[in-house]
Amino acid sequence: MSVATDKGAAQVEGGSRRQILDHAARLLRNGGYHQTTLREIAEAVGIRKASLYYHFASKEEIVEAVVNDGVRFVHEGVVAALAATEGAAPRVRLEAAIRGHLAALHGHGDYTSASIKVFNFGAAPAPQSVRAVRRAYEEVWRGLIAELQLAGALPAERSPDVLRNFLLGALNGSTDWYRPERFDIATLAREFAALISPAEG
Amino acid sequence: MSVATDKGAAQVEGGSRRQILDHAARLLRNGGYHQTTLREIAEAVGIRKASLYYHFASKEEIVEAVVNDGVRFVHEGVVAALAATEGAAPRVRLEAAIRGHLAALHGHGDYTSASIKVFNFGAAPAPQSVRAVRRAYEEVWRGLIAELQLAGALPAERSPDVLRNFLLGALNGSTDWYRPERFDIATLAREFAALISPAEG
DNA sequence: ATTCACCTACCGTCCGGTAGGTAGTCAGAT
DNA sequence: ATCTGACTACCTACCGGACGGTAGGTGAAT
Repeated sequence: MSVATDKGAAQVEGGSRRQILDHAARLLRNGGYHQTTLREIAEAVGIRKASLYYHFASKEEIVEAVVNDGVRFVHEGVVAALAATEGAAPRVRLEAAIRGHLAALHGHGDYTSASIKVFNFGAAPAPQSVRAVRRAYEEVWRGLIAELQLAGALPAERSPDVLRNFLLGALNGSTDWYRPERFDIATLAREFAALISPAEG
Repeated sequence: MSVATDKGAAQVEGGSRRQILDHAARLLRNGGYHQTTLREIAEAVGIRKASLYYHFASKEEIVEAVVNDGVRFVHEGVVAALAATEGAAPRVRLEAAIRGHLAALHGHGDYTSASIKVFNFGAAPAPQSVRAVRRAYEEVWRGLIAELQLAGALPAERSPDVLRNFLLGALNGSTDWYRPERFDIATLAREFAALISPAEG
């Protein structure tokens, strides 16, 4: 997007705030918090670094926006998948939730991957809003797992916490190795669902 | 400072080098590549930053040593666990490998956690030696999974690559949530092993 | 006399953030 | 019809400090 190689008259189109977040997400995705600099972001957008401070108060505020958007994307994807399979067989719902998570993670791209990559913010723990948004998403899985254990579709003897962390760890880990040219998301979701042990008995 | 300057017998492999790596591992574990600085490492060891360059040629060389040691720790732990269960039932061997991985990851601490946290080195891809050491460890799991699929202890219809990545993702993800006061490693390993689907049919 | 293991002092570069200026837009008063 | 003042969305120029890395020196042990 080298719109303007000409200083002075460099006028880029509007929607800057979203544009800043888009580029920040892409850079955070494969750089993390500390490697991604405001200068990089500004250069990608096509403005000067100081201009970022017209739209955001700090680096942390930019990262926070990206990360929260990312988690919300996944959250909404999974909630929609569950709503669409209400009343269906338990294992169908499990696979749908997995597919929803993976689709948001890989299809919807940079925001979601960035939100996984940027676990901890530079210094102290993640901002309050980030923890709240994450916990809200966890709650969806907590509910689903309880439902499936009750329905006998997941081993009821297993700790729900370990089960949830195990599954989300495996799903999120896919950002490190998944390449869409080998499997599509639906296939990957089916593989994953098949690897989770059903109820014992 | 200058804690124990008592000169042991002619010790060529200095204590300092190991000491530097110990502190570097701890800092890398909860900071990653970019947040961890040479000044931090030097201060933790109790020397000046420039003195690090007597032992190592660069920051990257320090990180490389930590990461490779970490992967080797896990590698050896799993190989030992598999050797100790040679001839045992397939699912017993699976649980033993998982326990070996988790034990190295959490028991043996900083090096192994750091090697997971520091996926990508600052700029360009990880050094060749790191990739080689990682691939060597992957090979252990590739072999085990093939063995277990053949023995009917894991679903043979599933892609071995997806299976391996799924499992290692879940195992490594535990560094983000596991707290030893809730479960011990053996219990966690049993939980994990129980969550992996046995063969279908 | 040399080597070892460290030191002080400094380099250029980049970091996040701040100060203050400037064209363009537009509402409303003159 | 024009002037005014607020507002928008950027800009240039700069700050103190931290970064990885280098140059060259020092005292103790060999």
